[in-house]
Amino acid sequence: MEISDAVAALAALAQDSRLEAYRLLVKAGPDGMPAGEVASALKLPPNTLTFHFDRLRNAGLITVRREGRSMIYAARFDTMNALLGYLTENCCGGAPEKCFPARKKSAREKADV
Amino acid sequence: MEISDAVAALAALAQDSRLEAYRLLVKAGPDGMPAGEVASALKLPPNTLTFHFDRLRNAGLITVRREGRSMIYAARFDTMNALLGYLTENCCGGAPEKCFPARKKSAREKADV
DNA sequence: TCCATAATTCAACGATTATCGAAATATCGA
DNA sequence: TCGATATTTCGATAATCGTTGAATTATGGA
Repeated sequence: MEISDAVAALAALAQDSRLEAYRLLVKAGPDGMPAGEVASALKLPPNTLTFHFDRLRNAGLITVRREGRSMIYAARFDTMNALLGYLTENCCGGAPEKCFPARKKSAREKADV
Repeated sequence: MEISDAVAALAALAQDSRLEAYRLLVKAGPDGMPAGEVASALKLPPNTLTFHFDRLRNAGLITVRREGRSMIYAARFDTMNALLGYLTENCCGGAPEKCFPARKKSAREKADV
């Protein structure tokens, strides 16, 4: 993943409604869920949601397919993977130990920081 | 890490100059490096860089200290850690296997996608 | 064919962002 | 104290962003 792709993905996720929408799609799994369901779950007007989906899609984070009258959106796990890979590699500058061991302590994070 | 903190961190990293500045600080390690060095490395005017550093700092991703005439900026690894934790937890919806095993194949990622 | 449903496109808007020049502040050394 | 260096603050500007109402497109069923 190039820096420009990383910036695009980060920007796509860097907004409340979009991050929530993305999380919903992740929960929904590979089969995804219809736009309307996301809209009602997040209480967003459909056109606003379309705008956000467009951004996620341009960043390669989700896909769409039509199914009858519904548009089914689904998370692209490979892209999130690549983003995580980019961040860990570039966050740790050749020393992944700096970032990763700490990842295991998620339960007691607050206590340590 | 709360969703609002995640959005703040993502937004702070979602910009070319800032992501590059952050990567430089990561490379520099815990001792950090002076603003001027970052400015000349990225060819950014000092006031522009201050603007970007402010955003990274507000998101908790970097720290500053004065050392003589210089301001030394340093990456906060704990925050990047928390962000990675948030993304992996919320990207995988209770099934981290979906995201993590793939992380090991970084060399042949392009071939698979 | 006509209607209802699902979603997108379009145009407009206020808010935020990134950038820059100019001026101000802080520190050091002479 | 004065001048040079390092950085920040301030004000302005163009560009992008998030949101909305209204109109449009696509599909399925009666």
